[in-house]
This record gives sequence, structure tokens and C-alpha cells, in this order.
Amino acid sequence: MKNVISDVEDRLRAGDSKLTARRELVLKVLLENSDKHLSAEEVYNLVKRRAPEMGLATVYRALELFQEFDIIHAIDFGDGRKRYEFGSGKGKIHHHHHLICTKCGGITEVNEDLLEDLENRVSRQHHFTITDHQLKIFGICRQCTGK
Amino acid sequence: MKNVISDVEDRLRAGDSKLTARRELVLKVLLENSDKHLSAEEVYNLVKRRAPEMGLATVYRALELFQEFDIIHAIDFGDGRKRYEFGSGKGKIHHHHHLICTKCGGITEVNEDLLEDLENRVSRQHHFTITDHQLKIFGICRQCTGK
DNA sequence: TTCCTTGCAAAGTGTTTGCATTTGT
DNA sequence: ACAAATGCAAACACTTTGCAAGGAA
Repeated sequence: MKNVISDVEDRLRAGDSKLTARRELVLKVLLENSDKHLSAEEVYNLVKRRAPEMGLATVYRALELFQEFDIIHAIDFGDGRKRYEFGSGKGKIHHHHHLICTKCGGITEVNEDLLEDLENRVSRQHHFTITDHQLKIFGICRQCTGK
Repeated sequence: MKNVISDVEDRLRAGDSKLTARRELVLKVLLENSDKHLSAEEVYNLVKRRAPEMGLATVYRALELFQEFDIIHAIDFGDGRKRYEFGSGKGKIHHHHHLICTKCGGITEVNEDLLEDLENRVSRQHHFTITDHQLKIFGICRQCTGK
């Protein structure tokens, strides 16, 4: 946990930016809720508990910065706002998928990458150099089944 | 072509709605550009050529109506606006995927459904009843390769 | 008439930007 | 002191909504 923060600090410094107190707070909130896919507003609300004077714009700017440094990336579950998640958006570093329950809105992560074969086929057939993919599966989750 | 329109007309009428002249125009524009994934604004601009007095709100309302009737559905390519495509969003009727070129922004459709095995596995492992999925593959398209 | 549709403008929602002030070094 | 970061409010982009006017049955 602490190491993640100092790792981010190093990466920012290497790019002539720094991990200010506000940015660290944003980062911590993201870390502590890394299972939740928070939106900017949600991050803002959590952050405000510890720094009530903090502005929403600062949260957006921190999120943008973290994205530039490939520390987080945005995902879109179709609810009209961006949500954030650790890991680079580019590259094949961190492939996982989301099961989205259309009843309760809950999101489950599937942490294996299940698409290698498929990617190889598509890549060959369409002469398309794949750098990333995004799979969202919609349906009814275990808890909501049978309700 | 004509049959698609009268089919839509029938479906709307069955649900106590009707295919007005404006709505038909929206539908036609969508049909004539079914390869393009138009946004609301793009539909609006095309529609205005034939009906200059038409308002943007009417386009949005027509698109919403068509979605309710599962005639079209919205997709999000992460550019901040919704784009529309024929076919139901629910159900396993019409599964295809999108190759999104990160260089030129071009979108290629992959019309086979390649995910059956994967769905079966996920469904079993997570007790998740799948109703739909969405796969976006990012990379460099054939034309942009080597530029 | 009655009900639905439409155009227009206003309101909403999520995000970004301009600018004066504050902070860190 | 200087550059970068921040809070605030205004601006933005896309979408939705309220309402009065228009049209079809």
C-alpha cells in the first residue's frame, strides 16, 4: 500500500510532476476503493471527508494527471459518467473484464484474460494490430437470480 | 428497405405509437448510414437537409422511442457521445463487435459472435445469467499500419 | 375536441477551463 | 520570488425537459 504510493510518487517525479497532498488523497481514495470503480464525483465526496475545502476541479485534474501517467484509466459502463480503475489503458498489461448486472447495477470483475484466441483470429482476419480490448458482459448476477 | 420501414411502422403501432413523418426521416437516415454509427447530432444534420425546420429534440425523442422498441440501440465508443446502431441491445439476437482504430478513429465491425465458449465458462464460474455482451477491440487498422 | 407530436428555449449533468490566490521550494 | 497547484465560478458539450403551438383522428 505504502509502496504503491511511493511508486506513483517516483513515476510522477520522473515526469516533472509531483504527488501533492491533494493528489495523494485522491490516490488513497482510489486505492482504498479499488474494487469499486468510483466516478469523479464519488472520489470527490470521499476526499472531502478528509479535506473539506478541496474542489471538484482538483479531483478531475488529479484523475487526468494519473491517466497521463498510466496509473489509472477511465472506463465507461454506460451510465453517463466515467469511472476509474488502476492500471494502464494501453498495452496488454492488465486485462480483465466486467460483468454488469442489469438488475442491481453491481459490477463483478473477471480477472483472467479470456480472449487470446479470439484476438489472434481477429487480428489475422482483419489485419488489425490489437493493442487493447474491453469486454462488458451484461446479465443478472448470482444474488439477483431468482428474485 | 421499404419493408424495414413498414416493419418498424407495425411494431410501433402495436405499441400505440406511430411512425410520423419526422420519425420516418430519422429512421431513413439511420438506414442509409447503417454502416456509420451516427451520433444524435450527425443524424440531426442529415435530417435537416430534408426537413430544415426539424429540431434536435425531435431527433433525440425519435432515437429514444426507437430504443424503447428495440429497433436501435446506443453504443459508446468513449468519445463522449452516444452512437446508434440497428438491432436490439438486449437478447442474443445480434452479436457483433467493433474494432476501433486508435489512429484514424475508424470502426470496423466484426459480425461473427466469437464469445460463446467464453460466455459459457464465465456464466458457470460466476453464476451469472448473461443476456448480452459488448466487445471493443482497440488497435491500429490495416490502412494505418505502417504509416 | 382530444391526444400526441413538435420546435424552441431552458434546465440538467458530467467535465473542463480561466483566473486570481495560495503553496512549495 | 517563481513556478506549479488549487478553489471557485463560469464555460462547455451532450442530452433531457417544460411548455405552448401545431396536427392528425
